Amino acid sequence: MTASKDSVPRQRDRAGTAAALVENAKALLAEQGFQALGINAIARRAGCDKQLIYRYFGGLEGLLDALGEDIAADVTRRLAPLDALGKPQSYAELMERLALGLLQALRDDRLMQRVMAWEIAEPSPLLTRLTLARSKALGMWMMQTRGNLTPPPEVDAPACNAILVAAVQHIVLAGAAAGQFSGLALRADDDWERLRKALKRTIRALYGA
Amino acid sequence: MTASKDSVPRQRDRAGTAAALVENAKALLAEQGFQALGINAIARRAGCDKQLIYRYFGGLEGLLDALGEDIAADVTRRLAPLDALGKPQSYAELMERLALGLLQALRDDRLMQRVMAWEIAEPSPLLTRLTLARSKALGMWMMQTRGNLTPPPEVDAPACNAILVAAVQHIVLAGAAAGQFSGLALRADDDWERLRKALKRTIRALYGA
DNA sequence: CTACCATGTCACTGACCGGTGACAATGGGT
DNA sequence: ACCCATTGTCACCGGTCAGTGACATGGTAG
Repeated sequence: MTASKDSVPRQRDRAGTAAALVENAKALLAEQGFQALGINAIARRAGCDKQLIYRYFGGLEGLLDALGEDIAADVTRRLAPLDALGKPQSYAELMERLALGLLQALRDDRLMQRVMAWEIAEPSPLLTRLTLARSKALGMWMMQTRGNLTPPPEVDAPACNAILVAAVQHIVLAGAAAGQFSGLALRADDDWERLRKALKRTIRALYGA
Repeated sequence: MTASKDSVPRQRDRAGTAAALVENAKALLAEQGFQALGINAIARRAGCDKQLIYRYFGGLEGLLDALGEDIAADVTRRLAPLDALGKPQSYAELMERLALGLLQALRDDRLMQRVMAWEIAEPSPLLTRLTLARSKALGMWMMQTRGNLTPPPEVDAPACNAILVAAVQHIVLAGAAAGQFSGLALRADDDWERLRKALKRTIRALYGA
């Protein structure tokens, strides 16, 4: 019952080995969570000696830094599909896309779920940096996509958006962990559809049709 | 640099020892999180031998069961202050009380934060049971307090409420972990006040004034 | 060919973990 | 006074962890 390895045997290829270590760390995190992310486990999975982690990354911390950059790059890549729909016509539509897009992207991304769970369970400077990078990427996307759309002046949009994003994140995490949240089943697709509808309604109620 | 102990030396007092074990497990969880909740650590903190955990609870699992009941009792106790304000006059007011009350209660309750982080990071039958108990307690409070207030028929209240509760929970957890969320600082009280306002607005927008 | 350095492997340490069996102390019932 | 179950303590086991020093291997520059 050993996890499958992502990397083929390399030979005297430092860059390749280092990349394999990062790759396997990533996979291990996605599959088993941050608890399993130890020096021994990563080296074992990558099929090389843990000594190399110390040599090439200066220890687990260094490897996690590299992993962090890798993940940060994933975030912006994940946001790209949202632009395929063209420019939104209203602030409400903008937020609707963001919220629903985030919901879908997060649901599909076990790795990101693990990272977010990690951030919550065991804060650390590295993790906090990752969170920062994520919300920054979200902010950038907002700025670019928003154009000159503005929310109604009487609402505190950053705060309201934080509520929306937090709800999406928490529900996805709780759903992945327990298959339900607050009495809502979150297994079949139509459970999620109900949620999407509620999200839309909330956004419309906040920002107008 | 050892954690302070909650319990004084006991002598041949099985019930007292067992209670001290539960109590110290609780404190340990609140202070250091679920990662630190091991047989050795609990026994050390309680000032007795780990063997007693096996004898009295059949192992860590059994102790955690007892801990779970303890925590479940806390939940309903935490909900009580919400009733001090008398009956709400509208469904919106009901949900406003629930959301803001939950926000405050969670912010003040490190233990509950730890439990929720645990649930998300490392799902297990016990933890899922705890979650169930919590949402059940919330539901009971709702039923009792609601009276015959009803949400507007066109909104999916359970789904919308799930969004509200999820947002509250996630923001509290993220705030405790990183001191901010989605670009909002969550340190000083006025940061939180902004959030409360946004929550109120969202609820009013959903359920009417 | 040789010497050297980068790469990779191995064996070991010390610490901590959960778990278990044997033993010591206490106090109540007879 | 004695017995004995209950309560509590201790020492030890096997396993895993992070971390380190020594060693094998292979490519390459001289």
